[in-house]
Amino acid sequence: MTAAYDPQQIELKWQQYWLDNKTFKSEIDYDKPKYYVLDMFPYPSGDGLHVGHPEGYTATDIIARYKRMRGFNVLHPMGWDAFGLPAERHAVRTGEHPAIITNSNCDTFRRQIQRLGLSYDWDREINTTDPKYYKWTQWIFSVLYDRGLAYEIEAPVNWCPALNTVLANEEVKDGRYVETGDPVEKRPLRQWMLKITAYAERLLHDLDELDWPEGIKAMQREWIGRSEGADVNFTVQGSGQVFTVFTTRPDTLFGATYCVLAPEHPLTLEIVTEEQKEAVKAYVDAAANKSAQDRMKDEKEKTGVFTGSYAINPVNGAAVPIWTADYVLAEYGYGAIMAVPAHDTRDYEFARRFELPVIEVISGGDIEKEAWIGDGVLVNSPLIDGLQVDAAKKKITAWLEEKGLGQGTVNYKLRDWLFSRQRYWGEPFPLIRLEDGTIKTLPMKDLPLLLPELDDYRPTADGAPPLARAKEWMTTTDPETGQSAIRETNTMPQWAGSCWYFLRFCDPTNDEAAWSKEAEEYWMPIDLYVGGAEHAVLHLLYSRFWHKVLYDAGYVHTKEPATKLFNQGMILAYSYKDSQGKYHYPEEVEREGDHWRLKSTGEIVETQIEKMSKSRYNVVNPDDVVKSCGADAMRLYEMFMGPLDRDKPWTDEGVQGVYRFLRRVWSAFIADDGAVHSHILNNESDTDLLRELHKTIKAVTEGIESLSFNTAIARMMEFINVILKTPRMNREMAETFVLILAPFAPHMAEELWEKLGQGPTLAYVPWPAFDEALLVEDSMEIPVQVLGKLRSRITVPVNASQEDILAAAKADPKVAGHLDGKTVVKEIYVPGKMVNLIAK
RNA sequence: GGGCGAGUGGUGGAAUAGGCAUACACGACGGACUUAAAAUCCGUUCCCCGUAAGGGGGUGCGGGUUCGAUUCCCGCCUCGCCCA
Repeated sequence: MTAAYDPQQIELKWQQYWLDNKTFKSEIDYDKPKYYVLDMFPYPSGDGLHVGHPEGYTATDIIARYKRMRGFNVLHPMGWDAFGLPAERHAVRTGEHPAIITNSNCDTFRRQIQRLGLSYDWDREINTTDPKYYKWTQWIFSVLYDRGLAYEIEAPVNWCPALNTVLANEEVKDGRYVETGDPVEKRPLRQWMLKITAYAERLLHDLDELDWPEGIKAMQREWIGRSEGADVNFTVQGSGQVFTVFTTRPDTLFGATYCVLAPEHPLTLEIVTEEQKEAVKAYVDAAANKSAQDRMKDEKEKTGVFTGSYAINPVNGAAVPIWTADYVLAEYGYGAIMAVPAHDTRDYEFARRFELPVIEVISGGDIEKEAWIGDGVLVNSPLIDGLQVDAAKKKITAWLEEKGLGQGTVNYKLRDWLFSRQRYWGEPFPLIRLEDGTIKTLPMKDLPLLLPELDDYRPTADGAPPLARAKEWMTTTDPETGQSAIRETNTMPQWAGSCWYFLRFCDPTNDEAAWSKEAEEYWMPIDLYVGGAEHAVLHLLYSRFWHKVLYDAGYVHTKEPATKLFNQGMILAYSYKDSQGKYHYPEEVEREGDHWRLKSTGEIVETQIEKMSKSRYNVVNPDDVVKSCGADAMRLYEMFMGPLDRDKPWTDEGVQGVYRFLRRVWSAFIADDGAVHSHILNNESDTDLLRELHKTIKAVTEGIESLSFNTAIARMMEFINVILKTPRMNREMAETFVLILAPFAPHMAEELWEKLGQGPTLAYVPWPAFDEALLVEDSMEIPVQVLGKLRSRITVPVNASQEDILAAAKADPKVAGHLDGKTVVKEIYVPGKMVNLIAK
C-alpha cells in the first residue's frame, strides 16, 4: 500500500470491480422512477477514441451516476454505429471482410471507453452491423414499405464520384459531401426513397414541445421549410398546355410579367418555338452539367433564355413571356415560377438584366431602384386594390379556387429521403423483385437477409454496386409464385441503424421482436440525449421520422424519441504553423515569452486554435492523458474546461491543474501511511466547515442538475482549498464530500469510500442533502456604495434591521469621509445585498 | 441579406428575476524546500497614478433607462453556425 495518489492502480481496480459485479446493470424495476440518459453512439473509426468523444460521454456519465444516487433506475447504454465507408474502403483495398476491421475497431473503442470508467451497462452493448441487430433494421424498413412510405424513383440524384455512391440532400452542402468535401453532381438513377415529406407537418409541429436547443429546432424548422401560398395554373398561349407554379405571394399576381421554367421542366423543350429551339436546347444541356450550388451562386450573373412562347396570366389574361433559367430549380415546388420583378429580389435582377417589364402592385417602395419586398397596399390589381398584403393573399386565393385556376397550398422545402447507397457495407434491403416487376418484402422468417460473402468489394465493371458481384445471392425464387426474382443490390445508408438504436437499447437481446412492449413503455422516451450539433438535420430528423412511423404503427408509445437534447461543444486545440505554412507537433515547439519557437531552428511559429486533426498535428490522444494523469483527471478536466455546450481549446497545463486538484484531495484524506488521516476519524464537527460543506453540496447539486459541471468542480476545489488550510474535517464530512465527488472522479471516490471503511461501492448510496438552515451565517458583509461607487464594507448581524444597517453604513469611517459636507437624500438597502447612499 | 449564438484579465472561464466584476483554474513573477531540477508548499498577479494610504478607469464600440447596467433597451463593429 503506497500513500501517494496512484490513478493507474486505483482506476484499474475499480473498473474491474464494476465489470465483475455488473454494478451498472439495469433492469426494469417498477418501484423506481426510470431515467434514460443516452450518448449519440460513435462510429468506431480506425483512429480510435478522440478527446472529443469523452466530453459528451463524461457529461452523461456524471448525470447517470448522480441519478442512481438520487434513486433513479438509470438506463445508460453504449454501442456502435458500425456500418460506414472507412471499413468498406479498407475491404476494397485488402479484400478482407469489413466485419473484421469493424469488430477490431469496436474492441479498441470499448477498451478505451472502459478505461475512462464510464458507467455503461455493457450487457446492453449493440452493434448495427450485427445480423441480430440489422434483422430489425430490415424489419422496420418493411414497416415503412408496407405503410407506403418507401418507393422507387428514377430521377436526378446527388452522385458523388469520389465515393461511387449517391447521397441524401441532407448530406450535401454547397455541392459537396459534408463529411469529406468531395464534389457531388446530379445523375439520373433508380433509387429508393422514404416519404419523410408525408411527416413534414408533424415533424415541424412536434418540435414545439421538445426541450431541445433552440438553434437545433430552428435548423430543423428551416430545413423543413414550410411556406404557405398558392398553386396557380398558367396556360401556354396557343398550345393550351397548362403548367402550375407555386408562389408564396399570390397577392402579387397582377405584377407577374414573365414566367420561368427550370431547364429540366418537362414543358421547357416542348413549348419552345422554332426560332428559339437551338438556344434553349444549348442552355438546357449546359444547365444539366452545373451543380445546384453553381446555379444559385452568382446572383448578379443570372442567365436565361426566352422560349418564344407566352403564358396567360389567369388573373388578367395578359400574355407574359416564358423563359427558362437555371436559378429556378426543378426540385423545388413545380420547377416553375411566376416572376414578379417589382417585389422579388431575384426576379428584379433578372428582369433588369433582360429588360423585362416591372409592374408595381404593392406600394411602399421605389421600384425604380430595387424590388420592394415589404408590406403595403395593393395597387394596379383590380380585384384586390387597396387591400393589405395579408388580406389580398386570402382574397385572391379564394378567387383562384372559385374559378378553378389555382388553390391555396402549403409547400415544404423538405424533400423525400434518398435511402439507397451503392455500397457493400450496409443493410441489404429485405425485398425481392419478381420477373413481372412485382416487389415483395421478405417475410419475418427470412430475416435477417445476410450480406453475401464477396472476394472483391469494388463496384462491378459496369458500375453496379458491389452486391451485384454476388450472382447467386442476387438471384432467387419467389416461394409463393415460383417466379424467379432478384434481390436489391443497393444497401441502406448509415443513418438507418442509428434511427432506432435507442429503442433496441431498451431490450437488446430480444430475438422475438425488435423490443418488447413492456421494455419500450418502461424506458422510453430518452430523458437526456447528448451529442454533437452536426447531426441537427440528419440523424435527429431521420430518427424523429422513423419514430413517428413506429408510433403510427403502434410499436412505440411516444411521438418523439427524446424529450431533452443537449449538444456538447467541440474540443479544439492549439496548432503551430511555421512561415511556410507547415504544421509542427506541440513537442517540437517551446514557449518564449508571448510567442512560440521551434526547438530545432528557433524559428518563431504562429499559434492558432483549430479543430483537432491529424493534418494539423494537434490531435490529443485520450490514451496518453489517461496514462499520465489517469481517467479521473481526464474526466474532470473535460468538464472543467468551460460550459459543456461551448467550443473550447485543450491545454495540457489545464489537465495538470485538475490532476493537481485530485492529488490535493487525496492528500487531504490520506496520510503518509496510506490510511485515512487520524484527525478525520476523530474530529468533532466544526460549524463553519459544515456550512462550507453544505454550500458545496448545494452548488454541486445545482451544477449537475443544470449541466454546469465547470462551476460545480470549481466549488469542490474551493472546499478542498479550505480543508487544506484548516484540517478540521470529520468523518461525516469526509464521507459526504466523497459522495459528491463520485460522479466526477468515480475511481478516487470509490477508493476513498473504501478507505473510510465503507463499501463495497458508493454507486447507489443516497446523494447527500444540504440543509438550508446550515447555510445561514451569523453575520453578513454588506458593501456600501456612495453615489453608486463602492466605498466600504460593513459586517452586521444577519438579523440586523434595515435601520441599524443604514446607521452602521453611515457611521463607517470611510463612508463618512465621502459623505462629509453632503446631505444624504436617498438611502437604498437591498436586503442582504448592499447599501447605496445618495448624497448631494 | 435574414435567423441564432458569442465577444469579460496574458489564457480557459465565473457572476445576469439589474446590486461587491474577474470565483475556480492555467500561465507568469517572487519566495520556501533541494547540491540541482522536477514535484510540493507560501505569496503576488485587470489596467493607470501613488512608496503607501488612497484615487481614477474598466466586461467589443456609441448612446439610453436606473440610485445602480457584464446583465435591460436602441444603434453599430467583429467572430462562429444555419438559411438565402
